[in-house]
Amino acid sequence: MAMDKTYQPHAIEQSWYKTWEEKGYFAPQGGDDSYCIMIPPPNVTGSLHMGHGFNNAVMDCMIRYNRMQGKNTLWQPGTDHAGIATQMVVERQLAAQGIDRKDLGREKFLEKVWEWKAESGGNITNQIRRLGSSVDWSRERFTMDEGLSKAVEEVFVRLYKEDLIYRGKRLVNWDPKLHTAISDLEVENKDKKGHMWHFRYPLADGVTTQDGRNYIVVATTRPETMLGDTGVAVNPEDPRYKDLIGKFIELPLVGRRIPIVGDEHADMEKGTGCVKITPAHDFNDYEVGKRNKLPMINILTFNGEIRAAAEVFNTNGEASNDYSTELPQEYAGMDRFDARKAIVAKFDELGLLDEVKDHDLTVPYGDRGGVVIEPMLTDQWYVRIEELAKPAIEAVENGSIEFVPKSYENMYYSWMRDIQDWCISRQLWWGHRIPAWYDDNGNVFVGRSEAEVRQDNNLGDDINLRQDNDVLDTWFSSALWTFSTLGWPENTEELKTFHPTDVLVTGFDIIFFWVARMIMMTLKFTGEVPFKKVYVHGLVRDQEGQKMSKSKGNVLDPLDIIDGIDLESLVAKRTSGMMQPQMAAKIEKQTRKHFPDGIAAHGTDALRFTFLSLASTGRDVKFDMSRLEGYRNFCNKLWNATRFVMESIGHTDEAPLSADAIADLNNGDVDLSLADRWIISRLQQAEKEVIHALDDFRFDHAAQALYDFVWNEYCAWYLELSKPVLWSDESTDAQKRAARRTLVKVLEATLRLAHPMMPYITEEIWQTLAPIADTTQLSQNGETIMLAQYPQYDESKVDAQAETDIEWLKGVITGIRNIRADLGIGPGKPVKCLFKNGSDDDQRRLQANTNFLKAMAKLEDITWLNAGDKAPLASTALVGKMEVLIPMAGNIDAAAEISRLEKALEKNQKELDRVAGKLNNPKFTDKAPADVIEKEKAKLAEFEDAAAKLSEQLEAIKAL
RNA sequence: AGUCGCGUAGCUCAGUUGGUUAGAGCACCACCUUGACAUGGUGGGGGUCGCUAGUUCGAAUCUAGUCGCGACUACCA
Repeated sequence: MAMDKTYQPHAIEQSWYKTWEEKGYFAPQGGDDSYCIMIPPPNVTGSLHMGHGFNNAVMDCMIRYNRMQGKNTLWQPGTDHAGIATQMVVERQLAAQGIDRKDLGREKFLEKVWEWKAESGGNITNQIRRLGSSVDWSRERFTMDEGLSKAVEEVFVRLYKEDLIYRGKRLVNWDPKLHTAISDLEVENKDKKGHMWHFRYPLADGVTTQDGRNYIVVATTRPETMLGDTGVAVNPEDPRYKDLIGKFIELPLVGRRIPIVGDEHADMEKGTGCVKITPAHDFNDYEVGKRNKLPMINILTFNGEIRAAAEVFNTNGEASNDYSTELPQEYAGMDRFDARKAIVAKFDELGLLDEVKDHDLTVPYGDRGGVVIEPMLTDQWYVRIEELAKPAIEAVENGSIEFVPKSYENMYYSWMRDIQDWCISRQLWWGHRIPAWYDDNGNVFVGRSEAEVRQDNNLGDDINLRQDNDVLDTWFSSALWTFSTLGWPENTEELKTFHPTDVLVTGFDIIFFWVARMIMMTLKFTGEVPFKKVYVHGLVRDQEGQKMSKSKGNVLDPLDIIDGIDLESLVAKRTSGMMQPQMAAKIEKQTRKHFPDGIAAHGTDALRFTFLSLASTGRDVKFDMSRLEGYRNFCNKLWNATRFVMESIGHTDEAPLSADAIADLNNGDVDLSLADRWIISRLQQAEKEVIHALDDFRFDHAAQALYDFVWNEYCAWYLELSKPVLWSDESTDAQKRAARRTLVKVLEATLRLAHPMMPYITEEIWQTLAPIADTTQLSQNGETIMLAQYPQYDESKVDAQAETDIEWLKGVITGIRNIRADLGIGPGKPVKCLFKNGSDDDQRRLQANTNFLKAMAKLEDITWLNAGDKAPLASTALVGKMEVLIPMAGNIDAAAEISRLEKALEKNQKELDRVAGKLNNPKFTDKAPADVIEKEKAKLAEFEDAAAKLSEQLEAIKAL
């Protein structure tokens, strides 16, 4: 291993990944306990964003951690076909060549989609590799694979046979741009400013209202739908209008005669109290229509344009002659929003526009197409969900599935307990085609294949059958992900071994879309939960807290953070292929502001460590470039610590340590120093903390504990403390060997501890270090850190004495450094030092650490003062009760020392007052537990002692 | 409107069952190129823990209210 002065991630990452993959380290390795995570399948034709990066960092950390603990570990990758999104992309590509999907035909179009999948599919898998994710590529799955498609058919057929899937003409959320129904989850409600139009509807047959008007006024936010009105509702209790129930309206523009009905939906307090009813274009009206047996009139095409002729249905959704299909021709073919303007104008012209008010309203948009959703009367397939939801709720209630953090369980319950039937058909071509066939009479047959359908229903070849044109919602197949990918409906070995899986790692935004549906489907078909735990993480946001999205132009490709990207390329990347090209200028400006110098290369480990350190329980993960930089530096720190260790044991690439030298290092006599015992003890603590944090899904704590240990203990103190031993001629061989062995062994264990979080750098270093540390036996073959044993906390190596002694040492050194800084004595200048008022313990510590102290505080001389010994005039630091004195020989600034002492005294006094106040309060001394009172008393004594010593010192100097 | 979450240093975030002198990283200031690392070292400044009440001997932590932000659900004639 050639060791550059700084860590160069790009030099090692890809080759290590290749090695791991080729050697098959990612595949399950056997063992009694299994551990399995299924990757949330990303869109096969998409590309990974920061959210995926985060997600992968967490999953890989858990997988590597469990693998190193010897579990039979499977992390299974895969992608989904993302019906709407993928079809849209391919349609747009074709449109660019002037080709329309419909001209191409279904078969040809699907060929194009498969081609595109083949072309872009490698993108995601490449990204996953670059993130270092140790997924088992041999088991990669795709939702449209043959096996999974079989599972989808099987599930559909079984649900249908149990009457849990049905087909019906109902009002659905229709996307007029994408020409498909979508589920209510795919609807995004946005607040908009709009208007409320008040229309006069003339009463028929000469009827008048109580106050003598020959019309009533209805209010609407969607005037164009009036063409489909089949009634007006008033509240049956409403004194103003109840007499009108049963009377009729002469619908303007259309001349349709429609009834006034009484329905509690009409709120006397709201609007005018009269509500126009358009059952075919409004979810509430649909219900009102059903209750009052009003016909349904569809006036819109699937494009959202006004039809030339309406479609009239009775209340059961059957075609009917209740009304004429005639519509005013002037609106035919007009877009719904243009028609709105035209119709309002017409009402105005006719003197029927009563009033227009500004109105805030929530408008439904399709989350993919981005256009306003239209409630539309269509035939669709539904899953009857209530029966499936019940056991799924219980599984969480009884703890079979646990959400982490727990608070997400409430979110889950609130949705599950008020769940609506799931519209699963989509008017697309790309997806799992619905396994239903129709004969010429419109009878429907469901089965695994046409042949099966014919056989089961005794349908001869003379009977014409055609398959349903629609496909299933992508989430329908995703819902089967955990078990369909393991071979279900066969009862495979994999299924037996790895199902239920252990953890699902996902963002809260798809709890309803995916998590809940997986739980329902998996319980139904396997009788098992899909996973035991759901780790829910926040959404990755940009530095301004905005959700990252292509349309906002603030997305980041994790690879650009790993490899770096220059500003121009980043701008180009963000502004290309946009749905709304007019945003480009804004995005460019924003990008130039946030990344004036582009993005530097940071390496995978730094990126992963950043994600993990941000993985707390919050709902947002604001990605912070400066933290990323900090963790890149952390990698460099680890790298350079290794350089120091290598140098100190005399190992280089050119002249590696000989086998004899290694044997000597590991087996020769050692005389452990206090520092050696201390760092070994601290390592145990670090291991304990990291393991505890990982078991608890607190990746931020795990990262913090590791960072702290490596930087603030191993590097900042232990490495420094090893230098005097290694560099002194007075050290014995056993002492030097002890330091070297400790340097090596602690670093080696730290690498294993860190590996799940930062796989590359740890592997790179471990390869060289493990043979030297003679710890290859901790790995089954010594070939890779990936399969080495995860460190275990060893209580017997905890050394409390060493820990307190080193704390003392650090206190003395810090005290002296403080004096140096405050008095302007440069760190290079040797000083004398005296110890006053020390206890036996202090003396023992001093004797044991003279070398350390002299080296680290740059002391030329140390003197121990016994009681009664005369101390020179000096600057003082307190370590417990002991005073550390740096004599103020000659030119030292007395004023500086006075101000230093006064400041210290003031600070001390504040604390002293606070504690004294507490102890003087009888309420506290009466009620607080004894140990708390003892603690406070001890503090008080300490502060008082310090006050006395500081004032004494102050007086002495002032007396000069 | 309802439910939930959040509000701690300039920024990004920790803070375990109420008892620490409220922490970390980054940024900032001063000093230092000493034989792992300037992607470094040493020292330092910076917080009345959104606000107000309350419970308690004691509240960043518990309760109620309030303000602000966000998410979700519902309604919107």
